[in-house]
Amino acid sequence: MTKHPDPIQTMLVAARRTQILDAAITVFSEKGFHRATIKEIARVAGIADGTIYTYFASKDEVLLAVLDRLNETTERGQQFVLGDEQDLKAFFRAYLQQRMALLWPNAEVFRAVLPELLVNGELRRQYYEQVLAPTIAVGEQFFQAQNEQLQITIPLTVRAIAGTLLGVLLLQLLGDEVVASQWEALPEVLTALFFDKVV
Amino acid sequence: MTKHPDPIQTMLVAARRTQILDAAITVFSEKGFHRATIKEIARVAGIADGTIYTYFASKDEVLLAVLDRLNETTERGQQFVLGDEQDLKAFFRAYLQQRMALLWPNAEVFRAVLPELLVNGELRRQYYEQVLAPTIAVGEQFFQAQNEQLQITIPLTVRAIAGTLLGVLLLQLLGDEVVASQWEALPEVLTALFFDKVV
Amino acid sequence: MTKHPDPIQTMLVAARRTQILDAAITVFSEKGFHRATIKEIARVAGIADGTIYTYFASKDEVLLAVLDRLNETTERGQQFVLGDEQDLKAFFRAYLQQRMALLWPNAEVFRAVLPELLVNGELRRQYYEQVLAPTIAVGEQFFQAQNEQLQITIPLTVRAIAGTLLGVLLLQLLGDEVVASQWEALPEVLTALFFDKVV
Amino acid sequence: MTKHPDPIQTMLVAARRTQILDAAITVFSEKGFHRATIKEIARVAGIADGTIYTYFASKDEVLLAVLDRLNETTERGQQFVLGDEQDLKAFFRAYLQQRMALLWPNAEVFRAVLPELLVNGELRRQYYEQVLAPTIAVGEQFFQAQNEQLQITIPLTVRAIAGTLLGVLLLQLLGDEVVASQWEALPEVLTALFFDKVV
DNA sequence: AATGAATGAGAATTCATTCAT
DNA sequence: TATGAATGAATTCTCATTCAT
Repeated sequence: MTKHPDPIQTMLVAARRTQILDAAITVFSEKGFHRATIKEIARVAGIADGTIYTYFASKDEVLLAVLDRLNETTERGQQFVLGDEQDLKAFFRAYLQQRMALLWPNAEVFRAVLPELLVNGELRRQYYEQVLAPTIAVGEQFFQAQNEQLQITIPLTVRAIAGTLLGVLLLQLLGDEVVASQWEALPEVLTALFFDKVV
Repeated sequence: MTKHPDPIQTMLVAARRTQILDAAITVFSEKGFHRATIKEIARVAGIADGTIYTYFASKDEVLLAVLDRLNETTERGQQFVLGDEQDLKAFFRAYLQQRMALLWPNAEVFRAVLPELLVNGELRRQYYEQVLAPTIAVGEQFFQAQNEQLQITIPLTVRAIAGTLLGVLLLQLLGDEVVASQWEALPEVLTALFFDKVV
Repeated sequence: MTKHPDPIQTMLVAARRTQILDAAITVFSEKGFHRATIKEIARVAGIADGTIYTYFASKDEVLLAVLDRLNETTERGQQFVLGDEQDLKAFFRAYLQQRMALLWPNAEVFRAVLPELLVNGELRRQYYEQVLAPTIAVGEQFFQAQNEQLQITIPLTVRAIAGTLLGVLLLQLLGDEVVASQWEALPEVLTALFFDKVV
Repeated sequence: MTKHPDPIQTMLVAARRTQILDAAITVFSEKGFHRATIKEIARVAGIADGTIYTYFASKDEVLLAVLDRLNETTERGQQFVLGDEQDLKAFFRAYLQQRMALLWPNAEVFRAVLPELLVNGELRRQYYEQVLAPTIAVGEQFFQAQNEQLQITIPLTVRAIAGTLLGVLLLQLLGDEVVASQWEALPEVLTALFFDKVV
């Protein structure tokens, strides 16, 4: 009858949820949301089918929780602090490095949710508002501070850059091995691409 | 008993296939491949469920045919010919304009197949080899002709640019309205981003 | 508007029915009644699906017509006439020879209808009355004429002999190669089995 | 998490399988394999459709399990031991009695599988090898021991006798009421038929 | 009469979810 | 809480039958 939040209980619940979400991400990214079955997620998590329903109301809720994890990671990444980089180029490179380092370990989570994201309006709205919009806003503020003139193109420019990050991740997910093998060189290349002349 | 290809017959078959594929793209983009049912595709196409199986062996084959349509469109786009643009920048802008004009009407087709692409290895391989790899190869040749020095970064640079195209398309699919409303301005913005200094 | 039976017309119809039934027997015995499709029967017959329905009201009717053919063949066989065999044993051998020679070419027809016969009451009744009962009746009359004493066992004895014929056919259909390869020796062996002492 | 075979669990599983197989045999014999639906088997078994798939991978597997049951019964019958019958005729009568007593309760199982047996190569091979071939082999050994001279006809003679058993069963399945009502008299009649002179 | 595309009822199978133990 | 057997709605696919040409 105790309604007081028992700290040990809370931790156990969190641990179980993590265990289930890890399994879900694995299975979702291998098979996609629909081909993934509760049975297999349970198997990978080492628990019984029914147990998942003690922690999540439905399969959809599991997906939402995976998305939440992606959001949380991104939010943590949002707290980007400028080091003592001297110039804009150096700053940009550092920013890219951090963002892409964040993207890499989340690639499979991304693969797990993207399909549903593209197709499920509610999920898409949630992802856009919680992950993309803030990222883009940060970028817009940044450019606005730097550049007072070309304000009209700033929104598109920021989206182009954000798009590039999404795009190279997508290329990797689609099987491009150059991107996969040289992921760490990308910040440098992108910085050069954006800040130096192409030719 | 005639086995000779009857031209009228061939056209009727092509028309029916088109009718079914149009419906499939609509439903796939709205609901995703798995939530889309043959019943609904048939309803949208205005035919009976079973009729789809006269033209496609399975639901998977319908998806493959949708992907093929994407491929064909891309191939047509591959036959890009330089006008009399004076400099590289102008050429690049023209190239982007053409590519993005191609991407726009295919956005929904892309939304329809991308989810499965991420998750279905065979489909992914086919898409990568037939669509992405040629596009990237064209870009690499182009840069190689222009620039003999920075060869090591060329592959990544080309992928960054290709990724940017994919990325902005993805942003639009994820609900970004700035990209959607200013799609036509993107070639100019991207050209500026890549060829002029950012700031 | 002519209702007069046109003899040429009648022959054409009969020829088409034969063509279809031949195809049906082939496909039924290969795949069984249910796995056989009208499409395949039509293909084997070299006509279009729909055409079958000009000659038969339904797939069931095709099966009934196959059964009819079996019946007709049997009836023809019923008109067994005693040659000038001297003794009972010789007569019996001759009878078996004739019956089994009849059974052999009909084995596939038998394979085609037996499954449905076992399971479809109406079909079974029809087959029993038109084929089995007369055959058994002939046997009973024969034995009655020979043997006045053991009347009680005659019905069972006749059925045992009829059963033996059915049974060896079934063995062959079930893949027994000895029966298949020595089919023609069976009348002799059976006569010996029934008329001589086993050991 | 225990993978040790839990005896209670094992029994429950066996009971459910039996329950499903009993229902399957009933429905198969009534309607034949193809007209029988999983829905109806489930209804007869008093469970939900889906439950069948917890115990059998497919409808085909259900049929195979029915066949297995037939095999097991037959194998048990194979362990025929001679009592103290004095002569061959008495032995043969006892053998027939035992075989036919075995056949009778399995008649419906036989009706359930025979149609598919005739038409499904793999099933047929399995049945022939596991049921018929051993039975025939036993018979051949038996005759060989008795009779050294007429070896050439032994294989056919044994098949004729085996065929007689199959054949009278088939007659019964095809609706013959004399065989059905006097089943128990058959061993005596057959023994007389084979060991005494017909007339 | 012949054709074969179109139809849609019906079947096997899957799997999220429930619930008795 | 954990379990996993049971459930049955939903889905893909098949195919006998129809009918416009």
